[in-house]
Amino acid sequence: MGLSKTEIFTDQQNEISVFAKVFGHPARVAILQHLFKIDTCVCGDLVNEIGLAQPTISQHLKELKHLGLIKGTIEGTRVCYCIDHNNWSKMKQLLLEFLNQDVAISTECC
Amino acid sequence: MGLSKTEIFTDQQNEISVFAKVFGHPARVAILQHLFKIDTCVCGDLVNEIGLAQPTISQHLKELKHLGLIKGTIEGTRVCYCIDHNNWSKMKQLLLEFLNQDVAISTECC
DNA sequence: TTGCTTCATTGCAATATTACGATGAATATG
DNA sequence: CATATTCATCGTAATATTGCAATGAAGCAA
Repeated sequence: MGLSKTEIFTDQQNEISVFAKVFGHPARVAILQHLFKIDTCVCGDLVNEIGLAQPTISQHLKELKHLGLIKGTIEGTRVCYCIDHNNWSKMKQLLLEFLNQDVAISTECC
Repeated sequence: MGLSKTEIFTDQQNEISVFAKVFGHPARVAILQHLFKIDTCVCGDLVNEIGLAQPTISQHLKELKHLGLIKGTIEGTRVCYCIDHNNWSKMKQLLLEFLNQDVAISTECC
């Protein structure tokens, strides 16, 4: 039905999947990488940087902002976006725990 | 149009998003966590463990297998699944690089 | 005020994802 | 052989995602 049955999973599992899903599109990966690379706010030139139409970029930014990974500040007619370092760290902690599950593994079977 | 424009992004960005997307569903997160927790092959009881119908589980397993994160071995009428540690490590390296972008950041702006 | 720039929102079309019943393939058991 | 078990695949319905043209809102400049 196109609808995930989130109620049968743990909060942690749902949280991991929500963050992972936002990284599940190359445009959002590219936006975040650009924000980190510039190492400061990005004011306006994201549409030229990524090769998608302005409404599309705006929509991706909205999703990133909704999860708290970036924050936008209005500056005249422009909006400046940058990474929310605090929330990025929290998300990173959650995903690192998931990705590092394999360190506890002892046996090999297959 | 529901179709990602992968051609305008780098191979690395597309790869990151492909792996992230597979973690973008709590059922697949739960399956992987269970495989790690059991620390050996899982033969058959995944449908009982996760609360979804058998065809649905089968479909999620197929996606995980397609990306190489798990491997399945036929054992009689059962199929035993386990983590592909080698590919998991490669995937982890790719995502860690992405998640750890923030360590290089010096300035704060917003 | 008029026009320009920048970004958000709306509306829509195309495609993808999720979930499951029904069915099929393969093996084991009696 | 007949039956049961286990898992994959097919088909389908419901919902989500992606992308963009059109439009709206807000500030700036002349």
